Amino acid sequence: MTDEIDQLLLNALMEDSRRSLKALAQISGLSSPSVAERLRRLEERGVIKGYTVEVDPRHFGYQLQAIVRVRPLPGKLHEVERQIQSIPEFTECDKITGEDCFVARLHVRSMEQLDELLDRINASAETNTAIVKKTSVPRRLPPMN
Amino acid sequence: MTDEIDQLLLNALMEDSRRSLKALAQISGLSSPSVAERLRRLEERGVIKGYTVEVDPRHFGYQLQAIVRVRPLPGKLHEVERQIQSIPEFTECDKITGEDCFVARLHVRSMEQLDELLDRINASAETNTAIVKKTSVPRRLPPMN
DNA sequence: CGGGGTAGCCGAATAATAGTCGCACCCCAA
DNA sequence: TTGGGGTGCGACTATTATTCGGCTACCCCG
Repeated sequence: MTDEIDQLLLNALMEDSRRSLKALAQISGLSSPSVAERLRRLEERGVIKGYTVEVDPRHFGYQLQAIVRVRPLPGKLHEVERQIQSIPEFTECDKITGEDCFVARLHVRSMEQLDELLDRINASAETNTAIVKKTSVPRRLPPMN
Repeated sequence: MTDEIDQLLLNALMEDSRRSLKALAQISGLSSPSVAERLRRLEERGVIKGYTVEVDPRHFGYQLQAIVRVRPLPGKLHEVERQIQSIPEFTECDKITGEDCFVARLHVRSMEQLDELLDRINASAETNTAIVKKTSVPRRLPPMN
């Protein structure tokens, strides 16, 4: 289904998704039409969900990054979810099991903005916020064997 | 420094980082040499940190995704951090303020594996684990104006 | 006010890459 | 043995990337 060559390709694209088919062909030992065909199939099957760019938010003034746990007040779950979705400074959010219903990542330019955005949420949820000091593990792929 | 055209380019690449320079040129209204030059500068300045691929872990049998909060035992902070880094099923980890020192994302194939991996960490830390039920906000960029 | 430097853009030409196609090979099942 | 699906290849054509010279707008400072 997904063999070692596909894994080579995925790893190579993880490092740099703008690599040419030719470069991918050299890495994998296939010809470039074959690589094109494999990518097409990986995309078709949904193994590859998309190709994206990694942007450094600090270059846009987002000096602070926070992890926010959100526990909606009774009956406010959907409202809170929509609220989080509608605030673009929340750049990820997962709905999880346990007392907290959501964990989200928030990028802000200042403490004032952090306070302002959390206040909005706090109208319908309790929040628990931790500031990110450092990224210990940058986004990576789990093992694929 | 970073104008509207750069933002157009970044958004276009966020949607699909394998777009050709020609396509980006059409989107931005520039010529393709100009687009190439802008990308080069965005990369050089570190605004663009890289181009990556979005892979669906479920296709590799990772049925479960968990958010793990980790509180190392006294004196074990560095050991725990190294341990997390060395377990490839942890696909992200941030060091944060507060009682929990780390929040990490973990992909596993089964409850057994979840238990096994957490047991390893539990030798030197307390953990608090929540299973991801749904992704409310898929990874996106904060506003860039 | 005007030279000179710089930054950014363009078009055209060349170099490189991507896409298309017909065919070969392998594996397996009839 | 035969035939079909799946995957690969090389060679060709179409498309894209890169390079380069020159243009314009802007700014700094004499």
